Amino acid sequence: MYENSKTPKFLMTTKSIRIKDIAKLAGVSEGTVDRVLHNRGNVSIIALNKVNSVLNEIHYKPNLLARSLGRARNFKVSVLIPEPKTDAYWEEVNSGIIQASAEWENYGVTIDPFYYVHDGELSLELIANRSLNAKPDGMVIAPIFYPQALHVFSRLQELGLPYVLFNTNIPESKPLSFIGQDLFQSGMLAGQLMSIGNITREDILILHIGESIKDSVYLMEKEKGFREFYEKNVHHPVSITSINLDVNESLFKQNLEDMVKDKKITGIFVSTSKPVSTVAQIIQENSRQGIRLIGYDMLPENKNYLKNGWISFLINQNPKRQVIQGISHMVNHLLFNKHVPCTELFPLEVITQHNVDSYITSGIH
Amino acid sequence: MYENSKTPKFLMTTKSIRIKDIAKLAGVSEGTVDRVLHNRGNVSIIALNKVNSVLNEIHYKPNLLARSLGRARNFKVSVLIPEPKTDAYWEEVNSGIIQASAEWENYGVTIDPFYYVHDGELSLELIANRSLNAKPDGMVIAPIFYPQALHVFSRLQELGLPYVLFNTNIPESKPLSFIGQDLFQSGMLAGQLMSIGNITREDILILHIGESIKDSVYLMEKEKGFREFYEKNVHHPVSITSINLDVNESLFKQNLEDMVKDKKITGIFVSTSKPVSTVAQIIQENSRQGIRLIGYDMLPENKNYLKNGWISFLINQNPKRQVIQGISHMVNHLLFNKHVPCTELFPLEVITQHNVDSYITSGIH
DNA sequence: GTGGGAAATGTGTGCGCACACAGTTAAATT
DNA sequence: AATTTAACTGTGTGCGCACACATTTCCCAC
Repeated sequence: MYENSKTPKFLMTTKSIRIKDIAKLAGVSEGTVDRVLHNRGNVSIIALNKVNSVLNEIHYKPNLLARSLGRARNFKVSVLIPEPKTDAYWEEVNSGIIQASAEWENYGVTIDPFYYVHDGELSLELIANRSLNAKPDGMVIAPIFYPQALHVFSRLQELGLPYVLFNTNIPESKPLSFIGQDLFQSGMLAGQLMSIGNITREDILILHIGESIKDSVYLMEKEKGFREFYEKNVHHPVSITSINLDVNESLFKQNLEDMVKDKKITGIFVSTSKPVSTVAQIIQENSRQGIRLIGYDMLPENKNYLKNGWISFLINQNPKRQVIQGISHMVNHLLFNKHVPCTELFPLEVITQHNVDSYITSGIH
Repeated sequence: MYENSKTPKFLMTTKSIRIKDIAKLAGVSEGTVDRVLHNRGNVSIIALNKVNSVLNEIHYKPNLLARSLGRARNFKVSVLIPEPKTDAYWEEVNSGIIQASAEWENYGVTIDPFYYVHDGELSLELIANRSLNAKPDGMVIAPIFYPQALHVFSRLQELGLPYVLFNTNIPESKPLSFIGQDLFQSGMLAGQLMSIGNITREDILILHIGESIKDSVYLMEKEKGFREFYEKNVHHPVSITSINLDVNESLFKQNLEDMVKDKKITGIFVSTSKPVSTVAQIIQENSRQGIRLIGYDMLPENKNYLKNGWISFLINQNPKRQVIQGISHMVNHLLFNKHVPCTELFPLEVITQHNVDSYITSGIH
């Protein structure tokens, strides 16, 4: 059936059906098989039926290495994130971008990062426009400010450009894929961790701390989850008070300290990452060991207070892994036409004093 | 300097230096560059110096896709694990093997699983010999029974065959790499989780449950960590009692029930995965809500008791990810001569009622 | 100086796929 | 009927690397 001079290599791995084999079985050329596989047109009904009937009998799985090597075309992906210089959280995301870049390099994919801030020349909208000038084939975005993000999505929709969101989901958007955490559930988890071993009255603060906090609607989901946990699961008396704090206000630290000093407070849940260490510092300065502090992410400063016991738990959002996965979904869509999940929710990782080092030193995070 | 007819493709991605470019810069043929890169010999000192001086100036990074496609040789990796049919933990590992198989297929790597039990014809030694008949280029092993494993390592050492260990480290072994958890630290973590919110006397059992438990020396590390935590961090009175239980003994369940019924017991730490649900069942049947139960791994039955609150925490050893990573290290060593870490310790993942689903549904675990 | 063998070097082919272009055939237009 | 055009098919080349084999050069023995 085949040439006798040598056992063809594909017979050594019985699974590896090639385009050449399909062409022979269908009685057409390799070019025709390629045209069918990629819907390139210019294929007669007769040839199309021949090839399809072979494809229906045989599990053909393209060699993705060869496909990438043979492809004439390169792809560009733009990644839009908040400015990493001022926030260790986004710095972590940036290192994920660099890692993904190296990973996809040999596949002919270029990944370009763009950084935005809340307002002005470096706002999300202007940065998005600038990134479009580079003619990307797709975009990966962490949209943390709600109203600005909407304009960007409209534009991308008009252009028919695929985009992936991570970190923050915007319900009105139509991304190829969203990668993040179930925020409501992370609030439930925080509630559970707060309540462990507590059998008498609790007085708890939920602090939403940041800049332009009113645009950050996703924080309310965490609070809802937290309150839901207590409502459903806890029978002793509980008082939960939520407060918005703007880091740019002159009295920010003073207000924070007044709250920490309140002798009634048994727990504080901070819904973001960066300010957790500020809260922990004030707790430490005021020797408030009785306060159980829960926040998000293993930023360097958070980690230190965790190891010293001033922070009880951090819920890891794994931002680095999120952007790596987001880029991976976009690339798999562009290069291989792979189906990617509409939504991918990450594990809610509980970080505490005696497991934090295992996360820091681990190679898979 | 180069042909004028078309911009050569490599100039479009300025980082992609090829063997062809090195050959031109060094004034030798591509075959000679290949011989230098791979230390094949038959290269004169003059040519060697020419190539090396170019390599010292230029960051050459081989295209690993092209390398795999061009390589005539295929590799085989054998994976040795305990029989998965009787333990959901190893069943999870097996699904990791299948996933890794698909992942490395296009790179010309075949991955063969072999299953062993404690004694007899399917013992680790006999299975290891059988796997050697298939002439693997490397092995990935989960060695859970200490004495048998030593014989296998000696044999592999004689043969000069590289091997990777996962799940259990054996100090006398010389693996290419070990992937697992810091067992002592996982015991510390269990201790921390057990103590949260407890301010009065605790009476805690540490249960080592399994078959041939005396060969499973690694369980003692977990106990040591647990005890260390309590000694260093807890000031109220604590009694910790450790007990070995053999699942094959006729009085196993009766003994277990007697312990659970003891009204003093406030917590139970189970050092393995499978029996945690048995303990939880007995706790439930005896309505012992006051007992905080901590064990390992999100096996299906453990997960159910966790969601119902009868298990408080599970520490995830992530066995599936371990074997995937172990295979990845072996393959990277064999195919690309990459340096792989001597030891890779995984994060100590805390699984509890309100984050277990996020792990189950997540795509990255 | 000549011949033979070993070392060294260069060249061609293959891996599986993508895709441009040459060649063929049928249909449409003049 | 002759010519042109569009649809269709097959073939050749390239991607970057591995590596077998052909060719050249060098060295040593006679």
